[in-house]
Amino acid sequence: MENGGECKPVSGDGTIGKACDVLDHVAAFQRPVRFSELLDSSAFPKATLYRFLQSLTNQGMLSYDPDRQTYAPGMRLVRLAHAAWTQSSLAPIARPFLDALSRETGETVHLAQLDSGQVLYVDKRNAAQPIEMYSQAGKVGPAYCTGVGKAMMAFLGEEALNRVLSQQSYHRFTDKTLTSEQALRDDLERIRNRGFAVDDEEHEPGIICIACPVLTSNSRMLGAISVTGSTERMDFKQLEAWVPRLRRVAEQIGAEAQAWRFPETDPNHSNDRMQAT
Amino acid sequence: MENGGECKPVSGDGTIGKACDVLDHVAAFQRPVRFSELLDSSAFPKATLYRFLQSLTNQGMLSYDPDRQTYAPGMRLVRLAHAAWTQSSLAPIARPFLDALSRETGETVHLAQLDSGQVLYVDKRNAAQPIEMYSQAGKVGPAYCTGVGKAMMAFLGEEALNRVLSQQSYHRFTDKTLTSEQALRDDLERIRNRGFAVDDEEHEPGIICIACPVLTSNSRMLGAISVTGSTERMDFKQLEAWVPRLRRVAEQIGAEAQAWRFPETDPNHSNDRMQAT
DNA sequence: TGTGAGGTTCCAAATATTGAAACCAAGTTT
DNA sequence: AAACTTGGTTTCAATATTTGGAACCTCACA
Repeated sequence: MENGGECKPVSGDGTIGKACDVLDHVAAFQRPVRFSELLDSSAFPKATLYRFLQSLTNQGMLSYDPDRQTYAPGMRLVRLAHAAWTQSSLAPIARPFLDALSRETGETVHLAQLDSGQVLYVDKRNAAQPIEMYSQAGKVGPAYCTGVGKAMMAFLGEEALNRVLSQQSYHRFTDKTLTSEQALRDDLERIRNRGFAVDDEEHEPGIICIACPVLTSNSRMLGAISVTGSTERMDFKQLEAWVPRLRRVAEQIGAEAQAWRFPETDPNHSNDRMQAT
Repeated sequence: MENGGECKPVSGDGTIGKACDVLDHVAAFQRPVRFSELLDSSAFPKATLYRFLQSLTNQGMLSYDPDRQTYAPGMRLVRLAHAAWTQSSLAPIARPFLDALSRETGETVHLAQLDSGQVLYVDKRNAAQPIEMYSQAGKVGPAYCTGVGKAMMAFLGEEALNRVLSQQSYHRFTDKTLTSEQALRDDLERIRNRGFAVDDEEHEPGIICIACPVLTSNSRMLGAISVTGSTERMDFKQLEAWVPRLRRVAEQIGAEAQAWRFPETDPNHSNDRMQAT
């Protein structure tokens, strides 16, 4: 893990895009940062960056520590994220299924979604200890070398896939990591055929995993779930025994999500009232 | 719980402030919303709102469901919130203390911070069941009628307090709710003297709680912790027996936070490298 | 085919953003 | 103590963006 700095020149979307860039930029340092540190790794000129930080701080999107003169992501984000997690993540729907899967397998279970080319873990069950909060949910990881990442990419539409592929870094984590777009594309093809992905120590040595995509009935990719094991305690044969179960759970979650998100299978029946009014 | 709409005319901070307003506005509906629903409750004209939604969606701050044509808070917020929670909340520091407190008391324990006049719960221990994830952290509540809220307000500086007081709604939740600024100010005075706050069924009938502020040594208010009980199982006498313990934990958290946030008690000793570089 | 509601796009006027440079405050060096 | 740094904040005119009324789609429905 190197420096958190580095500015993403990509933005667009005018002021809003730039503001989001700044937000990411601050978050990328995994600690409170000084203005000058941000400036060094930013594309924005001094005054501009300064004003962005001001505005974002005013808005509570960043928090400023006057004693240390540092900026960090602000608490307003936590509040907003709560809404995001509740409303537009699969977590609330998937929760009972993850519980069951975790109980049955006794292994670590992940639920992930795709966010700007990265895997975003939205929920997790850890074999031994109870849930760790945000320390897990909200965490991001690479897509090209994780089970959930590949499972999701494999079921992306053409243009979305290209976009995501272009966002991968292909850093070699282990000697099994796929480090070229072509190698990855080949694997995605296999995954598409088999219906599930494997991570054979591609991200961390000793860590293997199987993953299935969560799809709607019209094949829109919503996320993925995975069961992870360590090579010390098990081999792929044992892990793959869970594939049918995993797949079924993924389908159930997909169906639930579908039902929840599109209650109007029947074109009559207005469903504009859910809990409001 | 009424309609989630209602536009906050307050914003400032130019485009960034407006964008944040839109974000809040979407989050306020506690469900995915249609464009027109937002428009109805928004101060922005059609075209303007439309472009904000577009940009925010592009940026992943909102997510758009093309099938239902609805907007909801986006996953990028979850990623950013993870950073916020890790870096600028008290939760990572307070965790072991909350664990201990929860174990000892056997009651529900909260850790909260203040966010734009509201109580934001950043962590929680529930007596019986294990931690519920975002469903708790990130949740907000009123400040004027909760233990943690009052404990925090009581130790705010003059101007900050005025700002926060002006943001309270003074809705009467129970017949014990303090519903005027003056009544609240009086209570805050008492709290300041005693060093802890009580919530005597002011928010929910049957729910009582004690709360202590978390302060730095130079009296900057960082947050508050509380122990909650129900009148069915205990009375105030029993609950208040925990005050000394609660206060000590609050002090410990404050001290830890202090140490963590201001490692340079000694003016020499540059600590600019923590993990970066 | 007509009508209306919900969304999307145009375009000139109004406004906010921009960033070089000046400025200020502290701390360092000579 | 004066002259330099370094880090942060403010100014101000040029410029790019945002703005929002209105026109325009598109699709469901009468």
